[in-house]
Amino acid sequence: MVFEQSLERTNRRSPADRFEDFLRSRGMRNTQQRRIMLDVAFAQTGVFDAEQLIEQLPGKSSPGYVSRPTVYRTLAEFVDAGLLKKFELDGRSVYQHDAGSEQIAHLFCVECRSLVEIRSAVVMESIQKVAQESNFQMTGHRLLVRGTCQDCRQRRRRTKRRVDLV
Amino acid sequence: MVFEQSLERTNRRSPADRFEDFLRSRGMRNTQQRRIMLDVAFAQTGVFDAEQLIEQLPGKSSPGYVSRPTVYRTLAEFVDAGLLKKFELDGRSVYQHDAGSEQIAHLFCVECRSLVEIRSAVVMESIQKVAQESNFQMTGHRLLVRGTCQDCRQRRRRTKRRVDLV
DNA sequence: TTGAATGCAAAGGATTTGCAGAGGC
DNA sequence: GCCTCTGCAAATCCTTTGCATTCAA
Repeated sequence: MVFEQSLERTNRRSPADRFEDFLRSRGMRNTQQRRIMLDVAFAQTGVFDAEQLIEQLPGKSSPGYVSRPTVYRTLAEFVDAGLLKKFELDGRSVYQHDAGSEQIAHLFCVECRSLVEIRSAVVMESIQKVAQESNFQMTGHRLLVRGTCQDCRQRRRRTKRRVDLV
Repeated sequence: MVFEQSLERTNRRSPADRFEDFLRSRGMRNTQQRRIMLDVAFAQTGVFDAEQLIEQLPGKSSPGYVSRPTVYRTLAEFVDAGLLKKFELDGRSVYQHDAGSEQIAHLFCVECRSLVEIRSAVVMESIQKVAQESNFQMTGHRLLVRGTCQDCRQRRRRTKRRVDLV
């Protein structure tokens, strides 16, 4: 329930509005690059990294080009502004829209490398309980479940069958 | 219970014995560097990274010197052999002794950067349940709880008091 | 106008690779 | 002696930084 509360709290206003507030409050400027980055970052549906964003941004000699350092700098700003949350996967930094919670839980399929967010009150609560038992003041957590997703298991089954027939 | 089972299964024989088997089974050689690495890696108590190991290994001009590439190569072999498990923390790779379980859960203190392993049947079970509900075939998981440990909270309290008196 | 933001080039840190020589078996 | 392993150097990958220029306010 703590989770849903914070979800509502932060999602009332659009990312663009929230980012403008953030910029103003810090005396930072609303540049073309930041606006372009915001559009592309919030067109993402799931988890993404800097490289994926760059691929979707205008090329080096196109009008809306954003350089690599600026991409990284701006992603950090989005995180500071509470628009994105950042975490590590496979040794690189990945991002996803911040729904207002420090809780991050994913199912990671080792075959198709898909990453699906999960939200389970039971898991959250059990984690909070363990932290409490260790006298640990928890500010957030990150859970990554590795395995094989349903699609890949089914695909594998199909493939096997096909192979068996040959 | 799955957890305790696998713990017993793999801990019967010493790391050295298990690694020798691993090497033999692959036609690999039991070199001085591998033996030295094994000693140092298994003298570690908690989580460690390549750099920490290198600091504890003989220096560049000493007898038992192991080069950086060999350290990384050998760590990967330990992981393959099931002696160590590897995961990411703070953007770099860290290792710990593999107790035979794919389950990894830690409390990470953001102040003193300590990492304490936790083992909670309740958490494990709730995670397994969520995976099942998503039709996800789980092979392992990694849970990182961020926050402040008891020591750091107490230290902070003490520090504050002191400051207040001044 | 003026200081913040950008792009460039280059640095940085962690890890990996190609290759010639060293060393298990 | 053969073939694996090692150390060296250099490359790679991702990310950050210094600095001159550009541009938002």
